[in-house]
Amino acid sequence: MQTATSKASLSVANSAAPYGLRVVENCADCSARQKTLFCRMSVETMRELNMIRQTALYPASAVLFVEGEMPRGLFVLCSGEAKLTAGSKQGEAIILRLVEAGELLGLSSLIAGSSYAATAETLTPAQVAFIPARKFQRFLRTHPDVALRVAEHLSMELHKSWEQARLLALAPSTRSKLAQLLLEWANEHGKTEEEGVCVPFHMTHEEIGRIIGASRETVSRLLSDFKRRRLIRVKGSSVYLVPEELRAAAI
Amino acid sequence: MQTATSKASLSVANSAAPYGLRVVENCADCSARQKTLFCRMSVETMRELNMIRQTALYPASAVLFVEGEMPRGLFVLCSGEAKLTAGSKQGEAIILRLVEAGELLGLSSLIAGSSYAATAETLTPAQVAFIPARKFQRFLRTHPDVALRVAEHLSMELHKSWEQARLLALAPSTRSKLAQLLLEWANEHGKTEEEGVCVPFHMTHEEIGRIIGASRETVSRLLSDFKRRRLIRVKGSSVYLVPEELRAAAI
DNA sequence: CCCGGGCTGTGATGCGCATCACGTTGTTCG
DNA sequence: CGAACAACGTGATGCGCATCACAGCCCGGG
Repeated sequence: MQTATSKASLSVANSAAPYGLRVVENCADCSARQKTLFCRMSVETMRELNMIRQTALYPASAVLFVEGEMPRGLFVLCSGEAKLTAGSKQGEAIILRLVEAGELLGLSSLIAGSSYAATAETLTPAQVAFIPARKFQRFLRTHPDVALRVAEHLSMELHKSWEQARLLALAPSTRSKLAQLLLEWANEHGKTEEEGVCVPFHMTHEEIGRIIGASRETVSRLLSDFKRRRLIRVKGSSVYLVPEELRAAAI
Repeated sequence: MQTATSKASLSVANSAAPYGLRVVENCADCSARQKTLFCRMSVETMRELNMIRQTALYPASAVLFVEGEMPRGLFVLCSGEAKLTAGSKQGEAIILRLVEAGELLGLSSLIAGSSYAATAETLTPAQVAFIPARKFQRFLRTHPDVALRVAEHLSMELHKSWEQARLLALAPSTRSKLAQLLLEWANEHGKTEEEGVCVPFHMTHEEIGRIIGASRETVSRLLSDFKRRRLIRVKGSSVYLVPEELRAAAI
Protein backbone atom coordinates (compact mmCIF):
# COMPACT_ATOMS: atom_id res chain seq x y z
CA MET A 1 0.00 0.00 0.00
CA GLN A 2 2.82 2.40 0.70
CA THR A 3 5.12 3.71 -1.93
CA ALA A 4 7.19 5.89 0.29
CA THR A 5 10.56 4.86 1.57
CA SER A 6 11.91 6.26 4.77
CA LYS A 7 15.16 6.44 6.65
CA ALA A 8 13.22 5.71 9.76
CA SER A 9 10.48 3.20 10.22
CA LEU A 10 7.13 3.86 8.70
CA SER A 11 3.98 4.28 10.63
CA VAL A 12 0.37 4.36 9.68
CA ALA A 13 -2.58 6.33 10.91
CA ASN A 14 -4.67 4.93 13.71
CA SER A 15 -1.65 3.50 15.43
CA ALA A 16 -0.90 5.24 18.70
CA ALA A 17 0.43 8.61 17.53
CA PRO A 18 4.24 8.57 17.59
CA TYR A 19 6.61 11.53 17.20
CA GLY A 20 4.28 13.55 19.40
CA LEU A 21 1.85 14.26 16.61
CA ARG A 22 -1.91 14.59 16.87
CA VAL A 23 -3.59 12.83 13.99
CA VAL A 24 -6.29 14.59 12.01
CA GLU A 25 -8.74 11.94 10.90
CA ASN A 26 -10.89 13.87 8.49
CA CYS A 27 -9.81 16.35 5.85
CA ALA A 28 -12.85 18.46 6.60
CA ASP A 29 -11.51 19.03 10.10
CA CYS A 30 -8.06 19.94 8.93
CA SER A 31 -7.12 23.48 9.77
CA ALA A 32 -4.57 23.53 6.97
CA ARG A 33 -7.21 22.91 4.34
CA GLN A 34 -8.20 26.53 4.03
CA LYS A 35 -4.87 27.45 2.55
CA THR A 36 -4.67 24.71 0.00
CA LEU A 37 -5.84 23.58 -3.35
CA PHE A 38 -8.84 22.00 -1.71
CA CYS A 39 -10.30 25.02 -0.04
CA ARG A 40 -13.79 26.06 -1.03
CA MET A 41 -14.85 22.59 -2.03
CA SER A 42 -18.37 21.42 -1.47
CA VAL A 43 -18.98 19.13 1.49
CA GLU A 44 -19.87 16.35 -0.90
CA THR A 45 -16.67 16.70 -2.93
CA MET A 46 -14.71 16.86 0.27
CA ARG A 47 -16.26 13.62 1.43
CA GLU A 48 -15.29 11.94 -1.83
CA LEU A 49 -11.73 13.11 -1.45
CA ASN A 50 -11.67 11.87 2.10
CA MET A 51 -12.67 8.43 0.85
CA ILE A 52 -9.70 7.98 -1.43
CA ARG A 53 -6.96 9.24 0.83
CA GLN A 54 -4.79 7.33 3.29
CA THR A 55 -2.88 8.88 6.13
CA ALA A 56 0.59 8.14 7.44
CA LEU A 57 2.87 9.61 10.06
CA TYR A 58 6.56 10.21 9.48
CA PRO A 59 9.43 11.22 11.73
CA ALA A 60 11.75 14.09 10.86
CA SER A 61 14.00 13.59 7.81
CA ALA A 62 11.89 10.82 6.34
CA VAL A 63 12.08 10.55 2.57
CA LEU A 64 8.67 10.67 0.88
CA PHE A 65 9.91 10.18 -2.65
CA VAL A 66 13.16 10.32 -4.55
CA GLU A 67 14.14 12.19 -7.70
CA GLY A 68 13.81 9.87 -10.68
CA GLU A 69 11.10 7.58 -9.28
CA MET A 70 7.75 7.44 -11.03
CA PRO A 71 4.97 9.00 -8.98
CA ARG A 72 2.43 6.58 -7.61
CA GLY A 73 0.19 9.19 -6.09
CA LEU A 74 -0.16 12.59 -4.54
CA PHE A 75 1.08 13.56 -1.09
CA VAL A 76 -0.61 16.17 1.06
CA LEU A 77 1.40 17.54 3.93
CA CYS A 78 -1.25 17.77 6.66
CA SER A 79 1.10 18.96 9.37
CA GLY A 80 4.81 19.55 9.76
CA GLU A 81 7.34 20.83 7.28
CA ALA A 82 9.23 19.32 4.36
CA LYS A 83 11.75 20.28 1.71
CA LEU A 84 12.17 19.58 -1.98
CA THR A 85 15.74 19.03 -3.08
CA ALA A 86 17.52 18.43 -6.35
CA GLY A 87 20.84 16.65 -6.38
CA SER A 88 23.79 16.25 -8.69
CA LYS A 89 25.50 12.95 -9.37
CA GLN A 90 28.32 14.03 -7.10
CA GLY A 91 25.98 13.97 -4.14
CA GLU A 92 25.55 17.67 -3.52
CA ALA A 93 22.02 18.93 -3.39
CA ILE A 94 20.20 22.23 -3.42
CA ILE A 95 16.96 22.98 -1.68
CA LEU A 96 14.44 23.98 -4.31
CA ARG A 97 11.62 24.82 -1.97
CA LEU A 98 10.33 24.54 1.56
CA VAL A 99 6.89 22.99 1.94
CA GLU A 100 4.51 23.85 4.74
CA ALA A 101 1.43 22.28 6.28
CA GLY A 102 -1.44 22.21 3.81
CA GLU A 103 0.72 22.08 0.71
CA LEU A 104 0.98 19.32 -1.84
CA LEU A 105 4.00 17.25 -2.76
CA GLY A 106 4.59 15.68 -6.14
CA LEU A 107 1.61 17.24 -7.89
CA SER A 108 3.49 18.44 -10.94
CA SER A 109 5.18 15.13 -11.65
CA LEU A 110 1.93 13.26 -11.23
CA ILE A 111 0.12 15.60 -13.60
CA ALA A 112 2.91 15.64 -16.15
CA GLY A 113 3.16 11.86 -15.96
CA SER A 114 6.92 12.15 -15.63
CA SER A 115 9.32 10.96 -12.99
CA TYR A 116 9.90 13.08 -9.91
CA ALA A 117 12.17 16.01 -10.62
CA ALA A 118 13.01 16.43 -6.96
CA THR A 119 13.34 14.55 -3.70
CA ALA A 120 10.89 15.23 -0.87
CA GLU A 121 11.99 14.89 2.72
CA THR A 122 10.32 15.87 5.98
CA LEU A 123 12.08 18.43 8.16
CA THR A 124 9.90 17.82 11.20
CA PRO A 125 7.64 14.96 12.26
CA ALA A 126 4.73 15.16 9.85
CA GLN A 127 1.31 13.80 9.05
CA VAL A 128 0.96 13.05 5.37
CA ALA A 129 -2.09 12.05 3.36
CA PHE A 130 -1.59 9.96 0.27
CA ILE A 131 -3.94 9.75 -2.71
CA PRO A 132 -3.15 6.97 -5.19
CA ALA A 133 -2.58 8.16 -8.76
CA ARG A 134 -5.48 6.29 -10.35
CA LYS A 135 -7.99 7.52 -7.85
CA PHE A 136 -6.75 11.09 -8.09
CA GLN A 137 -6.97 11.03 -11.87
CA ARG A 138 -10.50 9.67 -11.75
CA PHE A 139 -11.33 12.37 -9.21
CA LEU A 140 -9.93 15.03 -11.53
CA ARG A 141 -11.87 13.75 -14.51
CA THR A 142 -15.12 13.80 -12.61
CA HIS A 143 -14.45 17.24 -11.14
CA PRO A 144 -13.42 19.57 -13.97
CA ASP A 145 -13.42 22.58 -11.68
CA VAL A 146 -10.75 20.94 -9.55
CA ALA A 147 -8.61 20.48 -12.66
CA LEU A 148 -8.68 24.23 -13.09
CA ARG A 149 -7.70 24.75 -9.49
CA VAL A 150 -4.81 22.39 -10.03
CA ALA A 151 -3.71 24.53 -12.95
CA GLU A 152 -3.95 27.63 -10.77
CA HIS A 153 -1.91 25.96 -8.10
CA LEU A 154 0.80 24.95 -10.54
CA SER A 155 0.93 28.48 -11.89
CA MET A 156 1.61 29.79 -8.44
CA GLU A 157 4.33 27.20 -7.93
CA LEU A 158 5.93 28.29 -11.15
CA HIS A 159 5.91 31.89 -10.05
CA LYS A 160 7.50 30.95 -6.76
CA SER A 161 10.19 29.11 -8.63
CA TRP A 162 10.89 32.16 -10.78
CA GLU A 163 10.95 34.33 -7.70
CA GLN A 164 13.60 32.02 -6.30
CA ALA A 165 15.61 32.28 -9.50
CA ARG A 166 15.42 36.04 -9.32
CA LEU A 167 16.60 35.96 -5.72
CA LEU A 168 19.57 33.79 -6.61
CA ALA A 169 20.59 35.44 -9.84
CA LEU A 170 19.97 39.13 -9.31
CA ALA A 171 21.39 39.57 -5.84
CA PRO A 172 24.80 41.20 -6.05
CA SER A 173 26.28 39.26 -3.15
CA THR A 174 25.70 36.31 -0.86
CA ARG A 175 25.08 38.82 1.90
CA SER A 176 22.17 40.23 -0.05
CA LYS A 177 20.75 36.79 -0.81
CA LEU A 178 20.74 35.86 2.84
CA ALA A 179 19.12 39.12 3.87
CA GLN A 180 16.41 38.69 1.25
CA LEU A 181 15.80 35.11 2.31
CA LEU A 182 15.28 36.21 5.91
CA LEU A 183 12.93 38.95 4.77
CA GLU A 184 10.99 36.45 2.68
CA TRP A 185 10.61 34.18 5.69
CA ALA A 186 9.54 37.11 7.81
CA ASN A 187 6.87 37.89 5.26
CA GLU A 188 5.54 34.36 5.13
CA HIS A 189 5.72 33.18 8.74
CA GLY A 190 6.71 36.21 10.73
CA LYS A 191 4.74 37.56 13.67
CA THR A 192 5.29 41.21 14.45
CA GLU A 193 6.20 41.82 18.09
CA GLU A 194 7.58 44.76 19.98
CA GLU A 195 11.17 43.59 19.46
CA GLY A 196 10.71 43.25 15.72
CA VAL A 197 9.38 40.50 13.50
CA CYS A 198 9.71 37.04 15.05
CA VAL A 199 10.47 34.11 12.75
CA PRO A 200 10.64 30.47 13.86
CA PHE A 201 13.91 28.96 12.79
CA HIS A 202 14.73 25.28 12.62
CA MET A 203 17.17 25.08 9.79
CA THR A 204 20.88 24.51 9.98
CA HIS A 205 23.39 26.91 8.45
CA GLU A 206 24.29 24.11 6.10
CA GLU A 207 20.72 23.93 4.80
CA ILE A 208 20.41 27.68 4.45
CA GLY A 209 23.57 27.54 2.42
CA ARG A 210 22.00 24.97 0.13
CA ILE A 211 19.10 27.33 -0.50
CA ILE A 212 21.07 30.40 -1.42
CA GLY A 213 24.04 28.61 -2.91
CA ALA A 214 26.63 29.43 -0.30
CA SER A 215 28.93 27.47 1.97
CA ARG A 216 28.11 26.70 5.57
CA GLU A 217 30.94 28.92 6.81
CA THR A 218 29.80 31.94 4.82
CA VAL A 219 26.27 31.65 6.20
CA SER A 220 27.72 31.43 9.69
CA ARG A 221 29.90 34.48 9.20
CA LEU A 222 27.12 36.55 7.66
CA LEU A 223 24.66 35.71 10.42
CA SER A 224 27.28 36.65 13.00
CA ASP A 225 27.78 39.90 11.21
CA PHE A 226 24.04 40.58 11.11
CA LYS A 227 23.91 39.97 14.85
CA ARG A 228 26.86 42.26 15.47
CA ARG A 229 25.15 44.99 13.48
CA ARG A 230 21.93 44.47 15.43
CA LEU A 231 19.95 43.59 12.31
CA ILE A 232 18.84 40.33 13.84
CA ARG A 233 18.67 38.88 17.34
CA VAL A 234 18.46 35.17 18.11
CA LYS A 235 16.31 33.91 20.98
CA GLY A 236 16.07 30.17 21.37
CA SER A 237 14.93 28.86 18.02
CA SER A 238 13.42 32.13 16.87
CA VAL A 239 14.95 35.08 15.12
CA TYR A 240 13.82 38.64 15.67
CA LEU A 241 14.61 40.97 12.85
CA VAL A 242 14.06 44.55 11.84
CA PRO A 243 12.80 44.46 8.26
CA GLU A 244 13.74 48.02 7.36
CA GLU A 245 17.32 47.79 8.51
CA LEU A 246 17.80 44.37 7.00
CA ARG A 247 16.38 45.53 3.72
CA ALA A 248 18.97 48.26 3.69
CA ALA A 249 21.65 45.65 4.28
CA ALA A 250 20.42 43.74 1.26
CA ILE A 251 22.17 46.26 -0.92
CA MET B 1 -7.86 45.45 -29.36
CA GLN B 2 -4.19 45.12 -28.61
CA THR B 3 -2.75 44.99 -25.15
CA ALA B 4 0.83 44.60 -26.13
CA THR B 5 3.22 47.48 -26.11
CA SER B 6 6.22 47.44 -28.36
CA LYS B 7 9.46 49.29 -28.85
CA ALA B 8 8.81 49.12 -32.55
CA SER B 9 5.54 49.75 -34.32
CA LEU B 10 2.81 47.19 -34.14
CA SER B 11 1.47 45.38 -37.10
CA VAL B 12 -1.55 43.22 -37.63
CA ALA B 13 -2.19 40.11 -39.65
CA ASN B 14 -3.42 40.43 -43.19
CA SER B 15 -1.30 43.45 -43.80
CA ALA B 16 1.43 42.81 -46.33
CA ALA B 17 3.83 40.65 -44.34
CA PRO B 18 6.66 42.79 -42.94
CA TYR B 19 9.87 41.59 -41.32
CA GLY B 20 10.11 38.88 -43.98
CA LEU B 21 7.61 36.63 -42.23
CA ARG B 22 5.10 34.31 -43.87
CA VAL B 23 1.81 34.50 -42.09
CA VAL B 24 0.02 31.33 -41.07
CA GLU B 25 -3.70 32.03 -41.33
CA ASN B 26 -5.18 28.98 -39.66
CA CYS B 27 -3.99 27.22 -36.53
CA ALA B 28 -4.83 23.89 -38.10
CA ASP B 29 -2.19 24.55 -40.75
CA CYS B 30 0.44 25.59 -38.25
CA SER B 31 3.40 23.27 -38.24
CA ALA B 32 4.26 24.31 -34.70
CA ARG B 33 0.95 23.06 -33.38
CA GLN B 34 2.08 19.47 -33.01
CA LYS B 35 4.49 20.37 -30.27
CA THR B 36 2.18 22.47 -28.22
CA LEU B 37 -0.58 22.39 -25.71
CA PHE B 38 -3.04 22.23 -28.55
CA CYS B 39 -1.84 19.11 -30.25
CA ARG B 40 -4.26 16.21 -30.50
CA MET B 41 -7.31 18.39 -30.41
CA SER B 42 -10.34 17.47 -32.41
CA VAL B 43 -10.92 19.38 -35.64
CA GLU B 44 -14.02 20.88 -34.14
CA THR B 45 -12.23 22.13 -31.02
CA MET B 46 -9.47 23.47 -33.19
CA ARG B 47 -11.96 25.42 -35.25
CA GLU B 48 -13.41 26.96 -32.11
CA LEU B 49 -9.99 28.01 -30.95
CA ASN B 50 -9.26 29.47 -34.33
CA MET B 51 -12.37 31.63 -34.00
CA ILE B 52 -11.27 33.38 -30.83
CA ARG B 53 -7.67 34.11 -31.70
CA GLN B 54 -6.19 37.17 -33.38
CA THR B 55 -2.84 37.28 -35.09
CA ALA B 56 -0.16 39.95 -35.06
CA LEU B 57 3.35 40.30 -36.41
CA TYR B 58 6.20 41.77 -34.41
CA PRO B 59 9.76 42.76 -35.26
CA ALA B 60 12.72 41.56 -33.25
CA SER B 61 12.97 42.84 -29.65
CA ALA B 62 9.33 43.83 -29.44
CA VAL B 63 7.90 43.71 -25.94
CA LEU B 64 4.76 41.55 -25.67
CA PHE B 65 4.13 42.23 -22.02
CA VAL B 66 5.90 43.66 -19.02
CA GLU B 67 6.46 42.28 -15.54
CA GLY B 68 3.82 43.66 -13.20
CA GLU B 69 1.07 44.23 -15.79
CA MET B 70 -2.18 42.32 -15.46
CA PRO B 71 -2.63 39.74 -18.21
CA ARG B 72 -5.35 40.49 -20.71
CA GLY B 73 -5.01 37.27 -22.64
CA LEU B 74 -2.83 34.45 -23.79
CA PHE B 75 -0.06 34.75 -26.37
CA VAL B 76 0.91 31.91 -28.67
CA LEU B 77 4.25 32.23 -30.39
CA CYS B 78 3.44 30.89 -33.86
CA SER B 79 6.87 31.51 -35.32
CA GLY B 80 10.10 33.12 -34.20
CA GLU B 81 11.74 33.15 -30.81
CA ALA B 82 11.22 35.09 -27.60
CA LYS B 83 12.63 35.37 -24.11
CA LEU B 84 11.18 35.74 -20.65
CA THR B 85 13.14 38.01 -18.35
CA ALA B 86 12.92 39.11 -14.75
CA GLY B 87 14.43 42.38 -13.68
CA SER B 88 15.56 44.05 -10.49
CA LYS B 89 14.80 47.65 -9.59
CA GLN B 90 18.36 48.53 -10.50
CA GLY B 91 17.69 47.68 -14.11
CA GLU B 92 19.60 44.44 -14.40
CA ALA B 93 17.68 41.48 -15.72
CA ILE B 94 18.11 37.76 -16.00
CA ILE B 95 16.73 35.57 -18.74
CA LEU B 96 14.40 33.06 -17.15
CA ARG B 97 13.62 31.09 -20.25
CA LEU B 98 13.82 31.05 -24.03
CA VAL B 99 10.55 30.49 -25.84
CA GLU B 100 10.29 28.81 -29.20
CA ALA B 101 7.73 28.59 -31.97
CA GLY B 102 4.62 26.77 -30.80
CA GLU B 103 4.99 27.70 -27.16
CA LEU B 104 2.72 29.85 -25.04
CA LEU B 105 3.48 33.11 -23.30
CA GLY B 106 1.80 34.32 -20.15
CA LEU B 107 -0.24 31.19 -19.50
CA SER B 108 0.67 30.87 -15.84
CA SER B 109 -0.15 34.46 -14.95
CA LEU B 110 -3.44 34.27 -16.79
CA ILE B 111 -4.40 31.06 -15.01
CA ALA B 112 -3.26 32.27 -11.61
CA GLY B 113 -5.06 35.57 -12.14
CA SER B 114 -1.97 37.42 -10.99
CA SER B 115 0.17 40.03 -12.65
CA TYR B 116 2.92 38.96 -15.00
CA ALA B 117 5.96 37.68 -13.15
CA ALA B 118 8.21 38.23 -16.14
CA THR B 119 8.66 40.37 -19.22
CA ALA B 120 8.25 38.79 -22.67
CA GLU B 121 10.25 40.09 -25.59
CA THR B 122 10.78 38.73 -29.10
CA LEU B 123 14.31 37.83 -30.12
CA THR B 124 13.51 37.51 -33.81
CA PRO B 125 10.66 38.76 -35.97
CA ALA B 126 7.68 36.71 -34.84
CA GLN B 127 4.09 35.87 -35.56
CA VAL B 128 2.02 35.86 -32.41
CA ALA B 129 -1.56 34.77 -31.84
CA PHE B 130 -3.52 36.42 -29.07
CA ILE B 131 -6.51 34.94 -27.25
CA PRO B 132 -8.40 37.38 -25.01
CA ALA B 133 -8.68 36.27 -21.38
CA ARG B 134 -12.45 36.05 -21.25
CA LYS B 135 -12.69 33.94 -24.35
CA PHE B 136 -9.92 31.65 -23.23
CA GLN B 137 -11.55 31.14 -19.86
CA ARG B 138 -14.87 30.33 -21.48
CA PHE B 139 -13.05 27.93 -23.80
CA LEU B 140 -11.45 26.22 -20.80
CA ARG B 141 -14.72 25.88 -18.96
CA THR B 142 -16.38 24.27 -21.95
CA HIS B 143 -13.45 21.95 -22.60
CA PRO B 144 -12.48 20.26 -19.34
CA ASP B 145 -9.94 18.03 -21.08
CA VAL B 146 -8.06 21.13 -22.20
CA ALA B 147 -7.90 22.32 -18.61
CA LEU B 148 -6.07 19.14 -17.77
CA ARG B 149 -3.68 19.67 -20.66
CA VAL B 150 -3.03 23.16 -19.35
CA ALA B 151 -2.14 21.64 -16.00
CA GLU B 152 0.21 19.19 -17.72
CA HIS B 153 1.81 22.02 -19.60
CA LEU B 154 2.35 24.07 -16.46
CA SER B 155 3.87 21.05 -14.75
CA MET B 156 6.41 20.75 -17.49
CA GLU B 157 7.21 24.44 -17.23
CA LEU B 158 7.78 24.03 -13.54
CA HIS B 159 10.16 21.16 -14.14
CA LYS B 160 12.07 23.20 -16.68
CA SER B 161 12.36 25.96 -14.16
CA TRP B 162 13.75 23.55 -11.57
CA GLU B 163 16.13 22.15 -14.12
CA GLN B 164 17.36 25.68 -14.67
CA ALA B 165 17.81 26.19 -10.94
CA ARG B 166 19.78 22.98 -10.74
CA LEU B 167 21.97 24.10 -13.62
CA LEU B 168 22.69 27.40 -11.94
CA ALA B 169 23.15 26.21 -8.41
CA LEU B 170 24.86 22.87 -8.70
CA ALA B 171 27.45 23.64 -11.33
CA PRO B 172 30.85 24.06 -9.67
CA SER B 173 31.99 26.83 -12.01
CA THR B 174 30.82 29.23 -14.66
CA ARG B 175 32.74 27.13 -17.17
CA SER B 176 30.56 24.15 -16.31
CA LYS B 177 27.36 26.20 -16.52
CA LEU B 178 28.22 27.39 -20.00
CA ALA B 179 29.12 23.90 -21.19
CA GLN B 180 25.87 22.51 -19.83
CA LEU B 181 23.89 25.30 -21.45
CA LEU B 182 25.43 24.51 -24.83
CA LEU B 183 24.70 20.82 -24.35
CA GLU B 184 21.10 21.63 -23.43
CA TRP B 185 20.73 23.67 -26.61
CA ALA B 186 22.30 20.89 -28.63
CA ASN B 187 19.74 18.51 -27.19
CA GLU B 188 16.80 20.73 -27.97
CA HIS B 189 17.66 22.24 -31.34
CA GLY B 190 20.79 20.47 -32.48
CA LYS B 191 21.09 18.62 -35.77
CA THR B 192 23.76 15.97 -35.88
CA GLU B 193 26.12 16.38 -38.82
CA GLU B 194 29.46 14.86 -39.69
CA GLU B 195 31.33 17.72 -38.01
CA GLY B 196 29.40 17.31 -34.79
CA VAL B 197 26.10 18.66 -33.53
CA CYS B 198 25.09 21.91 -35.23
CA VAL B 199 23.24 24.50 -33.16
CA PRO B 200 21.83 27.75 -34.55
CA PHE B 201 23.08 30.64 -32.51
CA HIS B 202 21.65 34.13 -32.45
CA MET B 203 22.36 35.29 -28.97
CA THR B 204 24.94 37.78 -27.80
CA HIS B 205 27.53 36.94 -25.17
CA GLU B 206 25.81 39.47 -22.99
CA GLU B 207 22.53 37.55 -23.17
CA ILE B 208 24.19 34.22 -22.53
CA GLY B 209 25.73 35.80 -19.48
CA ARG B 210 22.28 36.83 -18.28
CA ILE B 211 21.13 33.23 -18.52
CA ILE B 212 23.94 31.61 -16.58
CA GLY B 213 24.64 34.52 -14.30
CA ALA B 214 28.02 35.55 -15.61
CA SER B 215 29.56 38.68 -17.05
CA ARG B 216 29.88 39.29 -20.78
CA GLU B 217 33.67 39.10 -20.59
CA THR B 218 33.71 35.76 -18.85
CA VAL B 219 31.41 34.26 -21.48
CA SER B 220 33.69 35.63 -24.16
CA ARG B 221 36.78 34.19 -22.53
CA LEU B 222 35.23 30.78 -21.95
CA LEU B 223 33.96 30.48 -25.51
CA SER B 224 37.41 31.39 -26.79
CA ASP B 225 38.85 28.75 -24.59
CA PHE B 226 36.35 26.15 -25.83
CA LYS B 227 37.32 27.02 -29.39
CA ARG B 228 41.01 26.74 -28.59
CA ARG B 229 40.44 23.31 -27.11
CA ARG B 230 38.43 22.26 -30.17
CA LEU B 231 35.31 21.59 -28.14
CA ILE B 232 33.30 23.91 -30.33
CA ARG B 233 33.70 25.43 -33.78
CA VAL B 234 31.84 28.52 -34.97
CA LYS B 235 30.61 28.77 -38.56
CA GLY B 236 28.58 31.83 -39.43
CA SER B 237 25.76 31.91 -36.95
CA SER B 238 25.94 28.24 -36.08
CA VAL B 239 28.03 26.38 -33.55
CA TYR B 240 29.28 22.85 -34.09
CA LEU B 241 30.07 20.99 -30.94
CA VAL B 242 31.19 17.59 -29.80
CA PRO B 243 28.84 16.58 -26.99
CA GLU B 244 31.09 13.99 -25.40
CA GLU B 245 34.12 16.22 -25.13
CA LEU B 246 32.10 19.18 -23.96
CA ARG B 247 30.42 17.07 -21.33
CA ALA B 248 33.83 16.16 -20.04
CA ALA B 249 34.69 19.86 -19.87
CA ALA B 250 31.60 20.44 -17.76
CA ILE B 251 33.49 19.05 -14.80
C1' DC C 1 32.44 55.47 -48.85
C1' DC C 2 33.54 56.19 -44.24
C1' DC C 3 31.64 56.95 -39.84
C1' DG C 4 29.44 55.43 -35.54
C1' DG C 5 27.48 52.08 -32.51
C1' DG C 6 26.91 47.47 -30.98
C1' DC C 7 29.37 43.29 -30.47
C1' DT C 8 33.68 40.89 -29.44
C1' DG C 9 38.58 39.54 -27.67
C1' DT C 10 42.05 40.04 -24.06
C1' DG C 11 44.97 42.11 -20.42
C1' DA C 12 45.46 43.93 -15.41
C1' DT C 13 43.62 44.26 -10.90
C1' DG C 14 41.13 43.37 -6.82
C1' DC C 15 37.53 41.44 -3.97
C1' DG C 16 34.29 37.85 -2.50
C1' DC C 17 33.72 33.62 -1.14
C1' DA C 18 35.07 28.50 -1.15
C1' DT C 19 38.02 25.73 1.17
C1' DC C 20 40.86 23.85 4.78
C1' DA C 21 41.64 23.66 9.53
C1' DC C 22 40.62 23.60 14.18
C1' DG C 23 38.42 24.86 18.53
C1' DT C 24 33.82 25.38 20.85
C1' DT C 25 29.17 24.64 21.84
C1' DG C 26 25.11 22.17 21.90
C1' DT C 27 22.29 17.67 21.91
C1' DT C 28 21.25 12.90 21.54
C1' DC C 29 22.21 8.58 23.25
C1' DG C 30 23.79 4.29 25.97
C1' DC D 1 26.16 11.46 33.46
C1' DG D 2 29.66 11.43 30.19
C1' DA D 3 30.75 9.95 25.34
C1' DA D 4 30.05 10.82 20.56
C1' DC D 5 28.53 13.34 17.13
C1' DA D 6 26.35 17.20 14.88
C1' DA D 7 26.08 22.00 14.40
C1' DC D 8 28.42 26.38 15.07
C1' DG D 9 32.29 30.27 15.09
C1' DT D 10 36.32 32.07 13.18
C1' DG D 11 41.06 32.45 11.24
C1' DA D 12 44.30 31.84 7.07
C1' DT D 13 44.84 31.12 2.26
C1' DG D 14 44.04 31.03 -2.56
C1' DC D 15 41.30 30.88 -6.74
C1' DG D 16 37.50 32.42 -9.73
C1' DC D 17 35.31 35.76 -11.66
C1' DA D 18 33.58 40.75 -11.77
C1' DT D 19 35.19 44.91 -13.11
C1' DC D 20 37.69 48.43 -15.58
C1' DA D 21 40.01 49.57 -19.70
C1' DC D 22 40.95 49.59 -24.39
C1' DA D 23 41.68 47.72 -28.96
C1' DG D 24 39.82 45.19 -33.25
C1' DC D 25 35.47 43.91 -35.68
C1' DC D 26 31.23 43.80 -38.24
C1' DC D 27 27.33 45.97 -40.21
C1' DG D 28 23.93 49.42 -41.50
C1' DG D 29 23.01 54.26 -42.65
C1' DG D 30 23.95 58.89 -44.08
